[in-house]
Amino acid sequence: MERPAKAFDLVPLFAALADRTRLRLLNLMRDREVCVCYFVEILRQGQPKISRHLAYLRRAGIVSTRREGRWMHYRIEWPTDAKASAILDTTLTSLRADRQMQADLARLTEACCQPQRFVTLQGAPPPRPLEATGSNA
Amino acid sequence: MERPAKAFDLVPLFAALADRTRLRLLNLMRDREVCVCYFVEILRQGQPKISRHLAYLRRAGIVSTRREGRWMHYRIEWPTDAKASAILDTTLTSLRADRQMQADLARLTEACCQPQRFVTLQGAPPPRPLEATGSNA
DNA sequence: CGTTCGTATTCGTTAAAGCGAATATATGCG
DNA sequence: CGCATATATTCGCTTTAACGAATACGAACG
Repeated sequence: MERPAKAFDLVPLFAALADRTRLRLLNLMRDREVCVCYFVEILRQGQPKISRHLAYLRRAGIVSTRREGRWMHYRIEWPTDAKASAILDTTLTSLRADRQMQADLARLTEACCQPQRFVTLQGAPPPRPLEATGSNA
Repeated sequence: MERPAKAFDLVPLFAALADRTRLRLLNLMRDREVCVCYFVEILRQGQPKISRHLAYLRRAGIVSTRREGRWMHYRIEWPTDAKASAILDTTLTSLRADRQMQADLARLTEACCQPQRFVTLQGAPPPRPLEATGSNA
């Protein structure tokens, strides 16, 4: 059996996943890059709270960011470790069966198609689908 | 796509896994039922601490217990949810690459073969291999 | 530069986690 | 039953997480 010299530390990943709000955020990012204002609108939670949870995900290294003027986009950063990546993938797959997660995604889809129906999304850059390359979900 | 009515809550599982000591405990239980005194001896940590972490694993529902007189044995209880089970399985597989986890297992193997070399294991019931049925690791 | 907008961080608070030390509880034995 | 052994839980403390409210910071614009 192969025994690499360095093992990937799964604890920070698990700590990041051990919160429902953060799972909801990841669910929304499964195949899109999403702007913070969309997270706030879709999850219907305060901006500071969303930002804080995104910060935890950043700390765990499983999301990355792209600034576009005033807007900050987030997308999943798949761990380079295969096992960690598999765990994250399985997690997102599991979330498909969750009612609230489904509702969140439906709401996100609606917001993408008709942002005019959401006051806070006027003028905001809509979520951008991730390119097939490197996408796990 | 199938949409079951009830989703499995992964958060408690992740919370349980988000601690290194608990990962070390699960690593020792991957294919055996292990007595608390063996955990204490192998991990070389205080008994109250080991008990407390085992209590967290019990609370998460991923270990079950069997009392044998003064001795209490613990073994992994694989989640009935396939995704949760896969995550736990992947986790244990990942731990195989960890040096400390390897050392722990080696020490456990030694303790099983020569308990007389460990003061606290005299008279204690050795770990019992799990039967092939239902074993994931 | 002042103002506005979007977002990150701080503040004050509460709850939970984690620790070592101490103690309570359960089991066995003479 | 008293004592010994194994284990679970409590205690007191510190640290971390999570929250709502408030504030700081970054980008854009005239």
